[in-house]
Amino acid sequence: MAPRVTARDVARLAGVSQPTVSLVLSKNPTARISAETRARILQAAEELRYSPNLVARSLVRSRSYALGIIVPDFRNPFFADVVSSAERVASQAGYAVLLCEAGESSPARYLEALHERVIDGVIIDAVGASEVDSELLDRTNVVLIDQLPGRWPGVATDAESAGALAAEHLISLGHKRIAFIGPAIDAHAFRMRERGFWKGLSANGISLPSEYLVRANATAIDGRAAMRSLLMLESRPTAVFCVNDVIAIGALKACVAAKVKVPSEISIMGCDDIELAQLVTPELTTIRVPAGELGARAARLLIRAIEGEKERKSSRPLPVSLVKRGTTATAPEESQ
Amino acid sequence: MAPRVTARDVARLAGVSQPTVSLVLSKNPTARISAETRARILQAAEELRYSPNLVARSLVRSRSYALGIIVPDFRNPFFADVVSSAERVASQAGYAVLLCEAGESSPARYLEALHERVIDGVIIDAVGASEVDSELLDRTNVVLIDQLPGRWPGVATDAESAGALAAEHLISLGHKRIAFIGPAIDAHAFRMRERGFWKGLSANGISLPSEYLVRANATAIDGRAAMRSLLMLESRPTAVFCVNDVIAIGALKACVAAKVKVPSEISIMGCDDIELAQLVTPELTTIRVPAGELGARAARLLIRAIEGEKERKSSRPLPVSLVKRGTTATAPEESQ
DNA sequence: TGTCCTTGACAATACGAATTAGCACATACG
DNA sequence: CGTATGTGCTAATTCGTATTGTCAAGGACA
Repeated sequence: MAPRVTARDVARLAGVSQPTVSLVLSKNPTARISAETRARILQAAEELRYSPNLVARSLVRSRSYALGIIVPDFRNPFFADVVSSAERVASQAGYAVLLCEAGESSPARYLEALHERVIDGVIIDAVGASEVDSELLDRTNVVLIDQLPGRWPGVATDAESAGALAAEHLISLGHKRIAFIGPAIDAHAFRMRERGFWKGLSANGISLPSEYLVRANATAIDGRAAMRSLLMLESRPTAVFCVNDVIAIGALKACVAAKVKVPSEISIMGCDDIELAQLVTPELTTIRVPAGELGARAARLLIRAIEGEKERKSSRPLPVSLVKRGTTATAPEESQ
Repeated sequence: MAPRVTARDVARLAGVSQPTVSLVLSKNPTARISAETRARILQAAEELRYSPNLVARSLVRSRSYALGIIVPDFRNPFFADVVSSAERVASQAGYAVLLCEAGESSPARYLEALHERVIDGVIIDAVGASEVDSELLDRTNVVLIDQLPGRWPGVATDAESAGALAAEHLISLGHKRIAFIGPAIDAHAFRMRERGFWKGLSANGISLPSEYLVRANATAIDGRAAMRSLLMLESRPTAVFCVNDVIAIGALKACVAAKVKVPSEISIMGCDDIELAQLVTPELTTIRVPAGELGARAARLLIRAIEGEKERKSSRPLPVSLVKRGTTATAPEESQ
């Protein structure tokens, strides 16, 4: 591998000192450099194809121009969307993005690793982010996604409304026997969706008997298993709300396999509106949650905080909306 | 933000010099340090919660313990899988992963940025990686995924066989009028799939008339549009092979919308075997391509190269296999 | 007692850029 | 002619760690 071209090499070629090169190329506005010298340096840099060593710059400035992003599972389309949007914003602003996939374990390990790398900030959309030792969070810029509101700025979706909208939609279709496939893990947004759903039901005098509450991990496989157990109940629900789309699609799959007609025999709703929701048959009725927007906002908020703009508060939760498609319909006639 | 704890702070507390701390904590095996001093330093480090500044270490070692990974689009489940597996391998080996989404444009821009960061190596699974100015590739460790074989080590899938398997499967079911929804972009793996498919057809005396060759971008939306145009032909194909699953799922969607029965009226095949392939109805018949394995191998190969093991050659292509599911069936009786 | 090892630590320096203070030189002014 | 005022650049230093060479102390040995 060819040895790196350094600012000193450029200086030598241009017949100036290294600091002068640095002054010209790092665009320090207070620098007083003659047009002629500047031109000579720029040409030398061009000629040698010089590019600055960001590691050296990071060391002296204590900044890495890099962000971390911690998500539970990158293969979940929702998070892929968050990350993708965040990456776009970050990279346009000149920041690199370090990807961390925490699974369902605590992001603490990754926070430690990111700190060693003198990261400028970190976006955390991972289970249990708000339970992390606050020392870890206080020593860098942090933006939390969909976490319990706390001392740190965050962006969130209106998860409680998401649950409420789902409940209202199913109720408005005349359903009474409504089940919920909820989260197996203790993620804040999931908890809020659950709460909103529960409130929506009880506001309309509908209860959620314990056999109608099933928990599943956020995968299609687990969603399918959960739905199977619901289908085996003596008194089947006529509608099911799943805490996210991936689970809902698994649930839909279970119904298809069991030859239970969706939506005529049973209505299914998800939450997220991942792209896939439109690709299954029938298309999934769901609550749209703007994942991309979430990632982009988090990145913008973080970058503003890094670049010194007075610590901006978390903005209000992003609105969610009902997307009515083909998996919900009016409750079957009477199916005692 | 609290000031960083440095090795010097640890040294002060332990009553030794900074280099001694460095010798102990960076585990240089040639160092001769008394057990007692070592213990004192370790305790001081613990007490101050010291963690080394990797930026400083990178500067002196000219290594960042970080890898880049460049993919076209990580919202595509195939690439999400590649990235996720690569990240797991890298992070277990102590490397951070810088994520780069290049779209369909050249990875050159990202290569430049990664070089400035003194990256240890980069995995490239992006369109046109092998056309990049070789200077850019030569100045760091590179592993290419699914690219034209060349001067750089790479990992690949047996894309030509993938196409051939698809052709054989459809032919074995008695199909004669077989269409292909091919790639709109010039990615090497896609080209090989196309070639294999074409060879498979012609080996069996079947030709691919130009109206049966449609091109689409690698999204479901475009796949749907492509299939719509096929459905409007006077002489419809009885089977369609799509260059990847995402397109195939869009194509399936188009058939469902047009009330064309799959697989009885038309068979559809994809390629990749993304998780989603099992979640659509009917389940997608496809060619399984081990995306996760691809990412993991690339990461391992790269890390070995970085850590000095004699430059290992690219391994042979990963095998692919037919996964028969519900979207293919014997050709309809005779549908002149 | 003096020489030779060995052990254990440290001083000095490098890595590549950024930054601060200050030095020459030129120009302007009284 | 001597003093102020800029201008344009450089010398010196810093960031935090790694690494090389060196040096002092202590023991072994003749």
